[in-house]
Amino acid sequence: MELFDSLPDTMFFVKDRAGKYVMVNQTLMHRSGKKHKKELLGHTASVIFPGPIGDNYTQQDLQVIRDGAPIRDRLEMYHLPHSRRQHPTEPQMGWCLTHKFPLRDKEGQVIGVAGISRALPRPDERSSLYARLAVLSDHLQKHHAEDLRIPTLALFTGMSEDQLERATRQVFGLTPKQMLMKIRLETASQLLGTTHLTITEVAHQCGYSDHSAFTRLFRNVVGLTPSQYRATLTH
DNA sequence: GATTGGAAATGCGGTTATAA
DNA sequence: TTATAACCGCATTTCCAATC
Repeated sequence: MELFDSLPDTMFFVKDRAGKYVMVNQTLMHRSGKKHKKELLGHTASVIFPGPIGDNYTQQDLQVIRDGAPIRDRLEMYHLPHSRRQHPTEPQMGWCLTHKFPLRDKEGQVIGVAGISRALPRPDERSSLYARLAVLSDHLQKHHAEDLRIPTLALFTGMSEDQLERATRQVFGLTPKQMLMKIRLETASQLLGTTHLTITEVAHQCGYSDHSAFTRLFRNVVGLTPSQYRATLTH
């Protein structure tokens, strides 16, 4: 556990069949706003993170336990209320990649779930690919509202689709599609917090022609519906 | 106006095999 | 080791309807 405690950007946990914490690392303890690990043990994420976000975490845990199938590389946005920030300069929102794996006994029965949630790494600026992909990132920022396709983006960078995917994973830790989704949802969260646009209008400005699809995606990634998210910013 | 859900289509990602 | 191609399963998107 000392090993996991030494990872400042990675939350680690083990939960039992009921989705209750049995092991956590320091980073998770801090992110939950608790001072001692034992304050988390024996509780589900719904209890530790009250509200829809915690419910979403618990639903994920129970899904892994029920289906026995891991969750890999799930891009998620997290939102830190003022009370949970360790330092006033700590950003209010951030991104992480979450992995959850079922734990099994000798008979193969699922007895719990283990997971890590890693803060998205800073782009690798030392990579020789960084300059080309920085242009792509800029392009995505400017044109995220358009109907962008991976083959088009590959042509834009002068790479094959496979080269592009390997390159974005190497430099940004994300697939091209995840990069686009991240930029779109960052724009959406900004619009929800700074404008009075309707959800439909926000969806359109972020490149989603169907507001219902936008709402579902937003809830999957952020853990809140757009209107719930807007409410957290105004309270 | 916002959210949820279903059905169908399709684009994308993961995996594997092969070649350079 | 890296690049490419092919295949398959799944997630995403679109369209539509219902409900609040």
